[in-house]
Amino acid sequence: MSRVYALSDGNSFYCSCERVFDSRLARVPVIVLSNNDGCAIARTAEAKALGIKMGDPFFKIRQTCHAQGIRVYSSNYALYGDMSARVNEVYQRFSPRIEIYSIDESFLDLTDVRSQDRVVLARDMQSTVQKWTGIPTCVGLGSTKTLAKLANHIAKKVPELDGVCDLTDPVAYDHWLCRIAPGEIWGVGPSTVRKLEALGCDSVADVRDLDPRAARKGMTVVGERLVYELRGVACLDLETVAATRKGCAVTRSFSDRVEDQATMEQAVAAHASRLGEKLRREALGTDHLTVFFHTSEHDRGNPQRSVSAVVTLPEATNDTLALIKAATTGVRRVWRPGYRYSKAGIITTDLVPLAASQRALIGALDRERSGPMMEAMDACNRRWGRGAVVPASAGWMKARSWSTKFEMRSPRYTTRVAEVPTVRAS
DNA sequence: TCTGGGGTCCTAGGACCC
DNA sequence: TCTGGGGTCCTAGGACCC
Repeated sequence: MSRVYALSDGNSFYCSCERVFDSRLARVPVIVLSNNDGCAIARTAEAKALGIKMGDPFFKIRQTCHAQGIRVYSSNYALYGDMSARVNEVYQRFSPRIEIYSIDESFLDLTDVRSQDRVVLARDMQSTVQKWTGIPTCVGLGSTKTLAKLANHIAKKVPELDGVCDLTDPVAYDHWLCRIAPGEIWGVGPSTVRKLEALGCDSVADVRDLDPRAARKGMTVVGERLVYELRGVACLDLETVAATRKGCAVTRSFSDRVEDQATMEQAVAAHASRLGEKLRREALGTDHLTVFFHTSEHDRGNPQRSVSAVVTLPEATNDTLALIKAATTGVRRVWRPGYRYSKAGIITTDLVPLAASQRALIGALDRERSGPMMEAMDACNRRWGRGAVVPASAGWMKARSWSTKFEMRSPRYTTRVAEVPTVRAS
């Protein structure tokens, strides 16, 4: 039996989260910046209309923002993550089968909803999310995930649809597929667009009508799946249980360039500390990690350098102290002075569930002590905020000349008691 | 002239996503 | 002065094996 999927996503999600807690932001242009206040990563319709593009570096648009009265915010991930969870709680009431695809997008299985009720349900969901969380959404319906995603794109682009597009309706399906460019298909990037153009595809309908074998030949199995998905033959299942992650990375650009080894070690130690937190939250561990750092391509005229070091740990672990030790070892191994480093990070792959990891013959004693200590540290940081308790090797918070900039961050309205909004009635 | 023929595993790199 | 930070999947090709 053929299935029906909905893809619901929050409009300009990060900006909408900011608007929920500040009514003055309604109907004015708002943008949210990436880490380090680097580029624009979320824009309201008003900001888009003023020409702000996705990924625009902030230093280039600062003047425009000021002149046009665009409200600018640093990323507030604590807020967005919490709002995302609230939105998903609402979705749960509309379908028992949900895949949380990203912070602002979820797939819902609506196969059991009668065809004449689907759009009604989608609109009900839209208005319920709006009412209960304050977040505006768009919903796309389709018989495969790729079609639901495409429908969602159409729902966003065509104002007359009022935020809901149903491609399970044969009339709409025929109407829209020949009016949308191939580049809008989920999984089709610039490189694939060029290949599709060479095959004579000007629209999504052309892609759908390709010979699947030809699609496979030019674009691997990914291209073949695309053709089938567009025809309504599902190749991608709903992933209702989040897969165990395979890798984990903590990487950051510095707010100021780093030129001395001690600072680099401190920065990398802080990344290692953060990595430990992330791994412990999912009971995963690693027995090797890659440390890297490099200069900036934008520093023209300065010597460039990009290095990495793989450090092996005696056994799989998520202990912050062990990770810091390994990370600093990596820095020492490849450090060379005389460069203006702009970014550093730690990457792990091949994560293992820690309970299943082999127990090393030595070090068991340390591990028995470190477990409770890490738990205590995590508990303190949950309660008093990240960085409340850090290993001395991760450095003083004050001295972090390398740390990330968030100069325009809004309060963590929903996750910090001290920052909960106050309402006055008079 | 002809120079075996499969397998598996691993890694690097490309492409794409949000 | 100032240009994000995560992820996933796929393939080709080398190393190695019998």
